[in-house]
Amino acid sequence: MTFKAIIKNKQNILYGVALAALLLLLKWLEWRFVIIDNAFEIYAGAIAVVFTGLGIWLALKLITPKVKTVVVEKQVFTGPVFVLNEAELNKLRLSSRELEVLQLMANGHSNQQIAERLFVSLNTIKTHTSNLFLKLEVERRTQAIEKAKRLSLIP
Amino acid sequence: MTFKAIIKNKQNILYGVALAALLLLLKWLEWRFVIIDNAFEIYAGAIAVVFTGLGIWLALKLITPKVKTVVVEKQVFTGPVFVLNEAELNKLRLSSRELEVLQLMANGHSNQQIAERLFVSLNTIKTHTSNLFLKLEVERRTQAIEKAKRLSLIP
DNA sequence: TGCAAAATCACCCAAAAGTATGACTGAAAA
DNA sequence: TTTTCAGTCATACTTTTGGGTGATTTTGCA
Repeated sequence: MTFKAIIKNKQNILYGVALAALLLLLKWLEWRFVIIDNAFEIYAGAIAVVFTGLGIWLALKLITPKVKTVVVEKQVFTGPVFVLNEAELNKLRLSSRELEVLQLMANGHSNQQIAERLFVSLNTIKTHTSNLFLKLEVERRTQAIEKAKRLSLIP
Repeated sequence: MTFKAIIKNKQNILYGVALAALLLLLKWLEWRFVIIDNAFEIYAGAIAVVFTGLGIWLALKLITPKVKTVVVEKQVFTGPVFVLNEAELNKLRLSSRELEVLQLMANGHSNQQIAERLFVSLNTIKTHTSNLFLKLEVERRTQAIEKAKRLSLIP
C-alpha cells in the first residue's frame, strides 16, 4: 500500500481513529463512574445516545452524493473559417482554371478583367465560364456565385 | 434510497462491520477469560454496536439524499446569424425597394425575373439597379453582391 | 510515347445588363 | 405651398454576358 492508497483511505482511517477515540472515552467514563453502581443504566443510555449519534454521523458522512448531471447548451459561433468542399469539387469535375475563374467572378470581376488578370484572351474566359455554368447547372454568373458559395467551393 | 445507498457504501459499511466483528471478538475473548466479572463491558459494547447500527440505519432511512449537481457544457455549433447592418444601410441611403432588388439579385435572379416577381417593369428594375450601383459605388451586379455581403446588407 | 483532359482561342449571334436621360405620381417634409 | 424623394416607367444606345460550334496547343499520366 503506497502513499496514494493511504490518502485514498484517509476517510476510512479517520473513522477508525474516531471510533477508537470513542472507545477510549468509553473506558475513561467506565473508570470514572463504575464506582457508582447504580449509575449503570445512565451509563448504558449515554452509550446508546453517543453511538446512535456516531452511527448517524457516519451514515451522513459516507453517503455518496447522487450525481445530477445538468447539460447546459453553450452556443459557439463557428468562425468564418473557409474549408473548400473538395468532395463536391471532384463530383462536379471542376478544373483548377475553372475554379480560378469562378473565384474572380465572385469577386465582382468582368470577363475582360479576368482575362487580363490571367493573361489570356476574353474568349478563353468565356469558354471557361460557359463550362462552369454547364457543370454548375446554372445560366448566370450570379447564380454560379450563389451556388458555389452554398457548396463551399469559394469563401 | 435505502438499498441503493447501502450498496453504494458497501465498502464503508464493510469497514464498520469488520470493526464491529473485531470488537465482538475482543469482547468474546474478554468474556472467555474474565468471565462474568466483566459482563458489563460486553453489554456496553453490544449497546454501542447496536446503536451505531441504529444510527446508520436511521440516517439512511430518514435523511434526504444529497444531490450533487454537475453542470456539463455542451457546445452547440450554430451558423453565423445574419444581422443587417442598418448603420451602413442608412449611410448609403439605400431605399427599401433597392434593398429588395439587391437581395433578389444576390439570389441569382435576372432583372426580368426580379421585375416579374415585384410586379413592375424591367425598366424599373434597371433604374433600381443603376441607382444601387451608384450608391454602392460599383458598376456590376456581381460587385454589388460582393460589397453588399461584405457590408452585411444581405446574408 | 501516345492519349485524354485541360487550356487556349476564334467567330457569330442573341440575350441580358448597364448607361443616360427624361418624365410622372404620390407621400412626406420644410 | 413648395420642395424633396422614392418609386414607377419609357426610349435609345452601348457593353457585357452567354450559347453554340469548332479548332489548336499543352500537359499529366498510364
